[in-house]
Amino acid sequence: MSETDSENTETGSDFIRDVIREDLAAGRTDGVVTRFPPEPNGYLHIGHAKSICLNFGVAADFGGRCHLRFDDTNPVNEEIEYIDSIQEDVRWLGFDWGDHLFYASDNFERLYEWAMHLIEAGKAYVDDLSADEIREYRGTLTEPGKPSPYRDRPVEENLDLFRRMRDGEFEDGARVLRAKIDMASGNINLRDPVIYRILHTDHPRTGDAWSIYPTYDFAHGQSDAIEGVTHSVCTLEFADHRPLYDWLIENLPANSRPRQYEFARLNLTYTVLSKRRLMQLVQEGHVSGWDDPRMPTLSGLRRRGIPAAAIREFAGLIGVTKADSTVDWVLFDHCTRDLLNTTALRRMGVLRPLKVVIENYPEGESEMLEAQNHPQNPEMGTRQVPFGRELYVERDDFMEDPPRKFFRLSPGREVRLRYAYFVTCQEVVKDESGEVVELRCTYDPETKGGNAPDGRKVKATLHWVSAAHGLPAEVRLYDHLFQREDPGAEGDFLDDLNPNSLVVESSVLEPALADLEPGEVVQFERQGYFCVDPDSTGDARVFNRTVALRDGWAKAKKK
RNA sequence: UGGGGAUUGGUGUAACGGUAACACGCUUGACUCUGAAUCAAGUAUUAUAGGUUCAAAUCCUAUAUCCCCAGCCA
Repeated sequence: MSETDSENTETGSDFIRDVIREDLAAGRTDGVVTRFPPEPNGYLHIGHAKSICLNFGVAADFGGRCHLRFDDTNPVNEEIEYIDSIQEDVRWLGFDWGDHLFYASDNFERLYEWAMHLIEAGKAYVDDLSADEIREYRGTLTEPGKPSPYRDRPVEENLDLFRRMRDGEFEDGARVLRAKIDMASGNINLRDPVIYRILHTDHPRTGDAWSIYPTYDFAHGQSDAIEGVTHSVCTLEFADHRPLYDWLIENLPANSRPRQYEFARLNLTYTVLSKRRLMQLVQEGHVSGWDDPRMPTLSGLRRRGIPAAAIREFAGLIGVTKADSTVDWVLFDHCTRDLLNTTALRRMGVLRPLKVVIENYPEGESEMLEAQNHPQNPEMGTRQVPFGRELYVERDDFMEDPPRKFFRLSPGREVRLRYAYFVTCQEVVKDESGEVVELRCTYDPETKGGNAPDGRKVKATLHWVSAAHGLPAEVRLYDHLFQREDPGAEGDFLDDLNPNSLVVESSVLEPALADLEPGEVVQFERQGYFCVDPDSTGDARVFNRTVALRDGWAKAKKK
């Protein structure tokens, strides 16, 4: 864990923590046990991070523990790949479940016994209706349902059929086990919910041992109870399930009494956070994979260079409530910059190079100049940067016919090359199409290091890279994956994909970037934060832009 | 004419009958060898209508709007 963990980003107050404080004070519980319960059918995203930070954060705040439990009750969509990635992502985010790794599938035998218990108590029955028929009998939102003709099947017959369901005697969908509750309830979840279904599908963990699997409703709360979870925190859409959650716990021989609490899931502008949509982006090739740096997945954000601590800070800032809301992506950018600003070494990289020749600098010569690794933090040391007659500067740092507020290089103007010299643009070289291809400049040897002995000032300082020493690199500039802040609000969300979400530049970087470690994020001064992408091979370097620096000039330009 | 949840500046949150606050954003200025960072100032808020009260974002009543639920998904 990093030094930023001491920040109080997770120890705020929210209604969940209020409830826990009350429970503790009233003696309803003497400890706190939470859990993060993913289904292993996809990769974790930043919305999950909110839940992870909440559940692990709450446990830490109250001296309790948080379990990692896989709700692996539907083998149709679940895979080991997801089980592995989820553990990697939670660990990367900075949380430790210790010995408390569980699987709902570990409880299959007990769940089966509990189902038998319900049948024996006359509170569950085997239904032969088809899926379509069950839907018809269920009624609608405004009309009550009607009882299945099999609802009053004798206990012995139910027991026999349920055993035979387990034994694999029937085909998928032939029968289900239903809890017998209330077909007229206004809450549709109470209209005799299905709690077991026949699925002749191999399970990633139990293999072919089972041909029936419990539904979410008959596995989640039960696993909570078995694990001794005290506060089962989930998202708002499960609020309707709470009466069922409670009914099942009350009617089962559980030895603990967990309570469910619901909070609003995270929504973020300019992205999507639904597993279905993220899966579609991956499967249809709109992105390179689950870890595409444009994805809001934890693996994507990690590859992008976002520090885990920034995600934790973000989770702390957005709070926890029951009101649906959409957080502005700029808040997340702020957290990323806020963290990287203090931790990232400063380097120079020219994204879109424009050649500069210093006419009065001796040909074939070069020198090393000292540059600070972090101007605000001298303890981070210095480095040597080579300077020579031929350099590259940023194309955007030159304008032949500059507007009034443009401070950078233009014909006849003097600027500073960071940590180097003052240079003045003497001549502009263009190709036959009129495009600027080179600048002829002169430098003032007296300004070595970046200051003029006569005290004269310049209005701009540019970053640069020596042409003879610079490292060529592919730099990937990312923008929002979607060009609408609410993708899919009008029509297909895929229509809102941002065609410019990835722009690739052929850049040139200072030599100190040659052996940047994967995972380390540095600041390219005046540009943004960057990290090495795993696509790099040997001299074929690939960098990702994690996030750009705030750009006051870009704003001014728009006016 | 079903059930459940929600509504505070542009965005996210706080205030738990007693001065509507914090962060982000935005605007302006200072500083600057990063048009960054930092610093300073400014901007803007209780869905509506009634009621209770000395006092209401908070309590009551009604209304409006939004979200979730009719998987053998979770």
